[in-house]
Amino acid sequence: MRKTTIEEVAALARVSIKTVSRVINDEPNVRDTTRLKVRDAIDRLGYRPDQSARRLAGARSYLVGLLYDNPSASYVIDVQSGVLDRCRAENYEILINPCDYKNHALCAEIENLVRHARLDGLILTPPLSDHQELVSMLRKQLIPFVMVAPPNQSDPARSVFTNDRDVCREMTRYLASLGHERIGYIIGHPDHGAVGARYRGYQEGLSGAGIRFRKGLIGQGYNSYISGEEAARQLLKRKVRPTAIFAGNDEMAAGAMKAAHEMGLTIPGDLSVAGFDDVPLASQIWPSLTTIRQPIRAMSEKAADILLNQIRGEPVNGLQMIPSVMVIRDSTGPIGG
Amino acid sequence: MRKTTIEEVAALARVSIKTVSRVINDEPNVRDTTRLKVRDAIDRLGYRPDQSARRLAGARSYLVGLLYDNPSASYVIDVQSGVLDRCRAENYEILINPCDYKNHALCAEIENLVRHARLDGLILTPPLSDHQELVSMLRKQLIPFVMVAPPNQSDPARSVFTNDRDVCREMTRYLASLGHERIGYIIGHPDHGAVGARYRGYQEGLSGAGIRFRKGLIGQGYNSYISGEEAARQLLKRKVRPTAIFAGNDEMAAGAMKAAHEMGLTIPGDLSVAGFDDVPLASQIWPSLTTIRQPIRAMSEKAADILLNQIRGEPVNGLQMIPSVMVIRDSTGPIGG
DNA sequence: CTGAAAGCGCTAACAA
DNA sequence: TTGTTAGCGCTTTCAG
Repeated sequence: MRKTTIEEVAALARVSIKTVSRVINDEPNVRDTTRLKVRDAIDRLGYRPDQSARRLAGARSYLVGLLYDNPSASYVIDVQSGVLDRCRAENYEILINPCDYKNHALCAEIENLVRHARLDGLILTPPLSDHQELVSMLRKQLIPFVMVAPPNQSDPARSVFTNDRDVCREMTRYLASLGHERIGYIIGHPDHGAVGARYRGYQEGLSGAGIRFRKGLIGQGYNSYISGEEAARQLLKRKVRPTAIFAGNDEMAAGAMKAAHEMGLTIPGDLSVAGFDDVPLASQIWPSLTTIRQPIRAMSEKAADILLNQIRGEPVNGLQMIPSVMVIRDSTGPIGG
Repeated sequence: MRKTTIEEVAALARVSIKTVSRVINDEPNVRDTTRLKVRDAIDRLGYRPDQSARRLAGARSYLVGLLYDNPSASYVIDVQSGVLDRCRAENYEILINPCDYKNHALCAEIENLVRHARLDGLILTPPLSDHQELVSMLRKQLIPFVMVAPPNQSDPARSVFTNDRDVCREMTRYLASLGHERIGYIIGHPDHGAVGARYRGYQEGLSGAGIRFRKGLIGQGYNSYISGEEAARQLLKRKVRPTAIFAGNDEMAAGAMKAAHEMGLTIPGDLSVAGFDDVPLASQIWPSLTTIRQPIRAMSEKAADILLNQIRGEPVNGLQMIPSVMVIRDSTGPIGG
């Protein structure tokens, strides 16, 4: 059973192939009745245009690149499935492209990739959304792109955000409402843009609750389990140790829990712990982790939508913000257990 | 800067485009000196053939489909990056295709996908490697494919295995060597082919250690955290409870740890727990999980190699087995703590 | 509003 | 061993 071609559709609809092409591409200048006739023929034949042929002939490639360099598998999978969904629905394919954001030749490689694979656009996920050199190269080259969770709101038309700061403020106030006054915080990897916003949210949450910010309750992590463990161990060794620790992501929170366990502290009796992201780990650890659910899937779907609009030259929606929400589980509780 | 085409290469090398084509495709009947001349021109121009054009013109599409329906993000990412690596190296692209293995129309969809996207071949990961209907369809349609970790060795030329059974036997004997005699086992999802082999390995390990198999120490799980928790709770409620639990994967092992914690049992003091896979969770949980590291990445690279060979009609290597290895961590210890 | 003709960059079949 | 020619299935001119 051979694939049906545009010619067969044209023959069935009794029009030229060019008219079929117009219908496929939603071009103007086709009478409605003709359009319907062609659509009907397309349906009856189960016709779908050959991607390679349109790529070869046309200016567009119907190909979008997805760039990532994120150690969290669940993050990547969530982004990927969101983007896949939206792109497939619009007959675009995606080219998965793992990167090394520290690679000095990254920009050149991406430029090359775009030219060579004739990509119509690019989706950047953290920490690539934070890669200034890359971003300005894309801007200069007029390559369409969208950033998931970029570090600032300087380019809202090409960004999808979540409310990192607000929700971190909320989490901090929640911990305060449980009676905690010494609430530690573990900062994530400085190369990740959301890190700053989350940290600021924590600080605002403290002051909102009338708690004085103490430098000594802040640890520097790098988004990894081990970095969270080490940072937490430092914090917990202090004479007056924190009674709660809020970590910038779930892996670090899990590391903090390990440190607490090893120091003989019970959770949440002696120490409350909260994270950010709600990765699967958060609910598979014991006690289960209070955290913040980041709507990665929805954010990446929105990112794909924005990109496709941009590619088609359609008006791009304004600032896109999809809120994260708190998920209270068992790792947090009132002070003193 | 336009892309260089085969014509420019031909001009520079002073041969016809057909000769360039021959060199690109490693076809025979090109004199060595000519081949070198062409290669040189290709290098100097930085030429790379346009995929769309070769797809359109040729019989092959240089496109391979990756099929998965696995809830474990880290599994999927590992497979994907292995396959990507090998395929990119050979100038093949991959088409990521999440599936629903319970979908009754799956076979038709895949058949359609292969025809429509003109896929050269398919890589099946569990539980799709276990999908008999799908597998026989592919065989009938003569569609090249490879299975990662299929349920049996009936088609070794199209399979990549690991030593599930052997290593589970080893793990069981290890637990026995710590003094455990009541070693429980939580079986994974029956739709996953490796499940049987792992269970058999456990049984053999018992008998190898001179321990009688007891039906009462076996729980049925479904690969999920929650199913492991529930199965473990049943086992631990027995009058004579197991002193060790070996679960068919890490998620279930984590669930078992939760059940133990909630029943006030310490790990490994009161209960040793072991898993399988060595997903990130295994080292991010407390106490860290003794488990078996499955070489997913290597297996999928091998799978890609086999598939590409098959597509090119090159001889396909025999049975491919890449061993999993035990990773002893803190969740197992001598009986009685 | 519609169509005819000319490619896109490559491979396949055949000729030389 | 090499080259010539004709497409692959579509989009892009440009004419009607």
